[in-house]
Amino acid sequence: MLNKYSDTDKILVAVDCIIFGFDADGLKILLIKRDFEPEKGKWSLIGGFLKNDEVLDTAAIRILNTYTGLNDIYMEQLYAYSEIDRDPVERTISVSYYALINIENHNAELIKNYHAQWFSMAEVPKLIFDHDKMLRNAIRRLRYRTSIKPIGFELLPEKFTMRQLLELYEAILSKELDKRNFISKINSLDILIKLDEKDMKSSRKGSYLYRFDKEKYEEKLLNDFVLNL
Amino acid sequence: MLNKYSDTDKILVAVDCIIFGFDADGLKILLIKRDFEPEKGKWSLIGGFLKNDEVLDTAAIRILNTYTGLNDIYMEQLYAYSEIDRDPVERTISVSYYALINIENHNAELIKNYHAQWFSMAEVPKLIFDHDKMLRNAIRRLRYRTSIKPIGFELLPEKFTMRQLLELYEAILSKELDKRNFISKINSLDILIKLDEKDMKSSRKGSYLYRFDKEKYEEKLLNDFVLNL
DNA sequence: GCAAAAGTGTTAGTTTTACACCCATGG
DNA sequence: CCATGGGTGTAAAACTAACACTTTTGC
Repeated sequence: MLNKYSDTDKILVAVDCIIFGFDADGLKILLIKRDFEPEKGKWSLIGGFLKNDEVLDTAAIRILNTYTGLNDIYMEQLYAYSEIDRDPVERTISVSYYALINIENHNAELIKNYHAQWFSMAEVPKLIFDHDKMLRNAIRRLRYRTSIKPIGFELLPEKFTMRQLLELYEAILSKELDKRNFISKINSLDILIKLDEKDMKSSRKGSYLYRFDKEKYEEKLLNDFVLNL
Repeated sequence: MLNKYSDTDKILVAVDCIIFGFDADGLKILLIKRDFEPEKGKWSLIGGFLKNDEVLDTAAIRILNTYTGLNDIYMEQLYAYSEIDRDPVERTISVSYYALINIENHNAELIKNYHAQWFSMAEVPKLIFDHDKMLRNAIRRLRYRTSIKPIGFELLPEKFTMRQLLELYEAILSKELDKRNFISKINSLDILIKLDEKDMKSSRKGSYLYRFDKEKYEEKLLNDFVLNL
């Protein structure tokens, strides 16, 4: 082993996850009620500390898994926050990640054990530390990502209707989209498979279910494309 | 002061800067010859360690200033790299920043003292650690940023010709652009002021110099816009 | 007078947007 | 039979991409 760097400060490194989910009520995020001081009882993003023998991506996955039981989730690193007093206990820098999950798939019990709860975007409470800022930036990134990768699908169940997909995009972008234009754009991407099955819950007529074509989807992920909604 | 977090690992945090410059020979980056082990004598991004009482942005500015004498530079945080063995001396995570500077403005002596050197993009040597990856990602981000903010101007002298601007964009995007289409797009942004002055160095006829209109430029920075080149 | 870079518009093709009616079904 | 959401196409407008000739002036 080579000589260590001397005269350099070591710092606590945290990871905070902005976990987006989607269901019939729209876009949500998963928050946790902090059960230790300071700020005990306040709402917080789901986070933890980076271990010395751990890569950031792995830490983010570990933390997400601890609170939701989920693996194999779309996650992306966002930004490192480093204000001196952002955590009043001790100088800590925090790297934010966001994850997209299908609410129906998560382990509801795990979430309950940890006093975690889904909040609609409109009802998000004030968060501890600089977590509000982290969330705002995550939404911005999610909007941007949505326009260049069809990641929105990560938030939907395997089979979904066009209406669900439309509403997901409307929720992410928080603007109304034209139904016909949306459908023809999505179809032009050629990443959906229309099933022979209908969802009869939403209307008397029933609406076709789709799933996405993983192979074609992967291709699109490679070749930067732009989905202009 | 509240109780410290116990049982958590503290880690060295570094900042590495990808410093882009532009001159008549095209787009360049500033590298430094490492004068300590390991990898002594190899080329490296300009970097340093984050201090305990310092914010990442400030550290990036400090490091840039140390090696170039420059202040007041466009910088943007990019990504946190955290592979366990990325630095063989000691476990270190590094947050990358990129900066855009006008080569003519920098303090050439400072750069020489530190054995720093500008490299054309085509001639960048192999870099230490994971700095190659950092550079690749920075170029990608620069391309993207260029398309949504007119940051390219940061790389030019205060007064510049349309040709210089065109060549800058060509260098960043590494593709040829149509002169007429480019000029009309830039003009449609309405952020340039055409001066009464001509640059006579480039041709017998001389070409008009422009500077950009700071106020209108700031507006554009606020309202997300897209420059499709 | 000629070489070298500057400057300037038009057209065809493509993409985006706006917009409204009929369909199928369960109750 | 009717209320509800599902499904479908077209036309105008905006934008993008391709393309070539004239101007100026120092040598």
